[in-house]
Amino acid sequence: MSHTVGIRQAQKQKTRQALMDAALRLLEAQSLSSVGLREVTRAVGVAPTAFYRHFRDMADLGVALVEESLGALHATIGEALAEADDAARIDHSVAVVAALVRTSPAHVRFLAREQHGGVAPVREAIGRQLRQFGDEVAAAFADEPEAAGWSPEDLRMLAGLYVDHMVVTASALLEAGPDGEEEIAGLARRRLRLISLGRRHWLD
Amino acid sequence: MSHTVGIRQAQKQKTRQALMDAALRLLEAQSLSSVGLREVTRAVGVAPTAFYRHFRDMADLGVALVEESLGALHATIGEALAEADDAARIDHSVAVVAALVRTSPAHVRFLAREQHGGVAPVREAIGRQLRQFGDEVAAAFADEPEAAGWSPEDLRMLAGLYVDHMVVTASALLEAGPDGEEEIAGLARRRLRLISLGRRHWLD
DNA sequence: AGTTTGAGAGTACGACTGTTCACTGACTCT
DNA sequence: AGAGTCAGTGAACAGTCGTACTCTCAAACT
Repeated sequence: MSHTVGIRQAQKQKTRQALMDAALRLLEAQSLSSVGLREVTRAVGVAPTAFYRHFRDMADLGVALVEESLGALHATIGEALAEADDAARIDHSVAVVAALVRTSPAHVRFLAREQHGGVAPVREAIGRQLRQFGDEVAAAFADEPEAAGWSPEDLRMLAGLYVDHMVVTASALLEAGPDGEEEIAGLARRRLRLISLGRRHWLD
Repeated sequence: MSHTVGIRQAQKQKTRQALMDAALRLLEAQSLSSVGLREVTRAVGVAPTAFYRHFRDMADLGVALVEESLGALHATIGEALAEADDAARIDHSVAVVAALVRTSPAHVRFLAREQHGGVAPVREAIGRQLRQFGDEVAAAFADEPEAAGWSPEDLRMLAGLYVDHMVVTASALLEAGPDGEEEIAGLARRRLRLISLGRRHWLD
């Protein structure tokens, strides 16, 4: 039954991706709620009505963009968190974020912009993903010897602090551009080190 | 020469404020780049062309909203930072932010939404204000005995961490609504305490 | 081979947008 | 008292927008 991918389905996937790519490019200068369906199809070179074959509306496309942007990141973050000592984990985490901003700045800009943007379903999709990141970080922390004596709530508090800080760092890297990357990354590492210091003395 | 306020100018100020208020209300459900000039004037009950007597375009109105939202906050924050011991300062700061969110949630929502929004002048206006808050916090820290041995860069790093955390807290309070206020506030206090702990051991 | 399916094209619709221009008429200054 | 200013009006402009239709024709099925 393993029928070939299907020329038909492959073509459909291709234009669907083209719509998402075009939207992402338009979203560098505007926010989702002001990008029109027609604008996107025009950029792709497709009739406006073709849009409906792939997405219900622009909000639907936005949610798909969220999955594309953050879906693949869980594994990468997991790697960074598996790092043995604290210093290495900080360096690795910041490097992951910096690499993400470097290789796909448009995705990061989209996320920063729509995290509190005007389109509720997209906002919720991003919030869900970030909360999941928080849970993963908390789980990673819980497996460490330093976590002994910590309440689950405090672990979640710490994990949230890490995640929020990473989001702030990502958008700061974006604003600074490639030239300012090392400065922002250095700042982020110092902040994480300070937080890590606070963690070590939490139970005093 | 102290001529009366001027019925004329007073009336103008009044409709200008009405435009800003109407825009703010519309901005609870959309983002600035998708709110139209006509939409705002319609909400006020004024001809579309009257808008131009007060603002060049919606971006201009947005910048005015930023000043209105954050301009008056500097004094209030200064008070909180003048608090003697660390615990009191944390409590006071969080209380200030919580009060801001409680009394003018629409302003806070606007700021959170447009901080990374699609309208450049507004984004820059917010960034400028937040950077100024960072400078003020850093200056307050520098006056304390605990700041001995700290480099100016590290002080600014710490101040930025405080400010960024406050912004995150404000938008979390907004999302949670009045019922979740105490939970979020408690979380924010614990995070600030952890950061404060890191600060104390920074020079080890 | 013949039938069905479905991605995309094309047209048309009413509603809405920002901006222009000439205008009115109440307030302000001399 | 008379002239000037200027906040707000109202009509008209050329666009854009989302969506509802019908239609085509190549791929996928039987």
